[in-house]
Amino acid sequence: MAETGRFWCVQEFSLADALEARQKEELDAFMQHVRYAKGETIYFPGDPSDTVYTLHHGRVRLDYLDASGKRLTFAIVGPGQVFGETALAGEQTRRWIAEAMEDTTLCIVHRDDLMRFAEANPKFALTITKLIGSRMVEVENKLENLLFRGVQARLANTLLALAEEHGVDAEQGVRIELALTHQELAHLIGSTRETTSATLGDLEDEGLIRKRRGEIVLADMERIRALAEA
Amino acid sequence: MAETGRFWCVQEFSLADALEARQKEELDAFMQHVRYAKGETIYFPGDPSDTVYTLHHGRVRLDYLDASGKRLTFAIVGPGQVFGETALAGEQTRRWIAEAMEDTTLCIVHRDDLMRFAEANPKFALTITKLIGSRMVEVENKLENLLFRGVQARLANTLLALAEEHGVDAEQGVRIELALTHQELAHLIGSTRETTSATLGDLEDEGLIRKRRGEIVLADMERIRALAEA
DNA sequence: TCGATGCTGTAAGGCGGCTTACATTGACCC
DNA sequence: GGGTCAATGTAAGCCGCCTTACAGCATCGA
Repeated sequence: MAETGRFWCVQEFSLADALEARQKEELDAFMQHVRYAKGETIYFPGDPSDTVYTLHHGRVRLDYLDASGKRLTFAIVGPGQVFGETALAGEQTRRWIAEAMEDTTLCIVHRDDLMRFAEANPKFALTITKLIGSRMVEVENKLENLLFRGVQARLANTLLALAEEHGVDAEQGVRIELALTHQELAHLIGSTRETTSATLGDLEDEGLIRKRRGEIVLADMERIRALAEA
Repeated sequence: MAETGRFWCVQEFSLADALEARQKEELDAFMQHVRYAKGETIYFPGDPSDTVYTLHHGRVRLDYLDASGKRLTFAIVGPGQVFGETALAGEQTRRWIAEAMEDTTLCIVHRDDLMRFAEANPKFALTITKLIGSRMVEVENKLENLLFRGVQARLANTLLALAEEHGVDAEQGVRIELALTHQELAHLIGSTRETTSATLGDLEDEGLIRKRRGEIVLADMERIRALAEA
């Protein structure tokens, strides 16, 4: 359980930083380790929002879903990140689906246990607020992109974001180290598989990217950034 | 200053409930009253996010804005409601514009003052978290509507929401007590004035609504609700 | 009362992206 | 190595909504 600190690390800040060592141990007692196989659903829209998760191994996709099966992926959660935290902000039932993209292990904490800590520890409560805030920024970005930009710009935007988080320097460009199908990419930009494939093809023709199965290399960051603005 | 309690009332809960009487008085000392004339801007996107507002009189519109002038109104704030609270969730600069729809008076509190209270008062901190959460729900609703529904459904949805908040029983239906131009409605549903006018016309032809300048009466709630689902 | 101005109605035309429909290609497994 | 299945390439057609363009209408101030 020595890795707890890592579990709670979320981008630029850590939930655990706000806790005293004794409290961290106490919290560990409440945490429950669980495994999910690739493709399994961790929660559905409509499920009660009473748990918070920290990802250990694997990757989890958070999607808005509608009745007809259309979906928008608004976050891909990696090891060390938290999800389900909206349960702490008054959410009664889940609004989106959480799905394991790979075999995954994670820790579950019950909302009430965390709330008890938060009530005793204002700094912790404020950290939760910031966590919710950072999730809100993600949703806001999706909203603005959908509203103000076309498929090309959204795709360029998403590629840049993926490069930011999963990019490694490659020969002449940045390679995205995260195998995504065009379908998954389409869900990320709120479009269809066909349109996404075609648009990727256009970008390749223009020399902005190079691609193979399960691999995309951003060759011309400048022009991709320019596209993302338009 | 006897109305402070009312200032802090936000829908189903109140920020002030989490404070002791003495703290409320102390907070009042930090609050600054300001007036804005109709049409004035309270903050722009890019402004530093270091203040929180409580509305006294009037009405304030919160809009996402893009370079070309397109906009999406995602909330209309009325008396007693709070806005700008994302400053408490780690937001550095404003993401949207806040504009007075009418002559408006409001109270300004500096983020740091509120944060000091929150650090001393976990219950207050958690109330802030819930406030952010309820704002997030609004943004999520807009996102889902834009993504999954067409203009008709979004319009129906918005009319229902307006009726919920500003509706009064009228002869054969619910009248929306909030004069909105078609342009303003268009911004609420993320569409254009022309399309919105036309769609309203369609709804009237179908007998779902009746309308006049600055007035809309929902005549057939059942069928409007059905439309909102599609 | 009469303009001026902003709001509303309406319609034609165009375009972006979704739908539908296949062909092709690669990956994996026997 | 061949068969199977998922992933990808590609194109035609269509549909919803935006754009553009006016014409009628209310409201308010002079």
